[in-house]
Amino acid sequence: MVFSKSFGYALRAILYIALSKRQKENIQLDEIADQLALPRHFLGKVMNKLTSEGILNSAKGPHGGFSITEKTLQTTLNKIIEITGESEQFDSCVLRLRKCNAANPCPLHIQVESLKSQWHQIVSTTTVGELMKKEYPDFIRSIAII
Amino acid sequence: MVFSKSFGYALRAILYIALSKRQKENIQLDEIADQLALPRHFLGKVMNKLTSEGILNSAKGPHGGFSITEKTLQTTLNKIIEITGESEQFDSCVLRLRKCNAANPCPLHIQVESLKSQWHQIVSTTTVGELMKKEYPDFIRSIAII
DNA sequence: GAATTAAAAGACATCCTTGTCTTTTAAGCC
DNA sequence: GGCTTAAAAGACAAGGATGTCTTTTAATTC
Repeated sequence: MVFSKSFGYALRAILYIALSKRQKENIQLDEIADQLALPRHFLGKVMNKLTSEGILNSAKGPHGGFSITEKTLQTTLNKIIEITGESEQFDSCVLRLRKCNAANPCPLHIQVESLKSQWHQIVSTTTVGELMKKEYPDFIRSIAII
Repeated sequence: MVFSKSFGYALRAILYIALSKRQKENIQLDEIADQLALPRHFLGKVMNKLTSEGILNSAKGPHGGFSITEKTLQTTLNKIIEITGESEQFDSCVLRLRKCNAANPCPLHIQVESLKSQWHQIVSTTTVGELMKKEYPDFIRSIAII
């Protein structure tokens, strides 16, 4: 029950940019990597995927950087999971048995059934915008401190 | 929310041996790997760990193989998780932020709080013995069919 | 004790995630 | 137009989980 590093980087970077919007439009990769203590180049690739999916905008040149789009706040966790490349099959068995289902349950099927649907519910309904509904100073600290 | 392959192999192998106890005492690696369609040598290493932890017995030579111990049925999923080497920090943050806690929550802390405790409850209380309380023919199929 | 059998152990090989470095592209600034 | 800046892109490296193969060890059987 832990997200991939790529997912964590993506979500935290998105939140950082969204929160910084008040001060300035474009946030540069260096600042994000620096403030969130993330590997710069690796983060760059994650950011590329996010921009190509329209979750973020990017601008080159002086005063360039990344900014939020009209889609950013409506983005669900599930969308970010897809983009950061975890196939994360929700229909899949915890034991990775492809033939596992309610009619042909694996030994753990019943035990985790409810949990999986709750998980699915959370990631498919929670949006970036919702996550931001907090008091600000603490919030930005919460994504910056490892 | 998917276990590692090692964990799945371990659990299925343990169940296979426990279920086969009726016919014979020792079950050989080849039979397990064959019946459950698992990579033989890789499974061997997983089995080594299980025997060295006392979850299973092993016997060399003709008619050797693996058998259950007095501990087998009382083994919890959590124990198998530990043995198969997932650090799987339950106290850890889904975003991998070490400083995340109730007083200093990450953006997803509240959303996943209940889920994590349910998960912890399941893996720390569910035992191999409990998983076996099913009708037999279907059960053995459920761990054998990928 | 010799042959056989099966687990144990160790050396590699593969794949995917994660991470670093360098080059390229394009935008703004003078 | 030339310089600077910053993202984009690509090659490459490190690491862990997974998988294969071969050799070693030890027990049973005769």
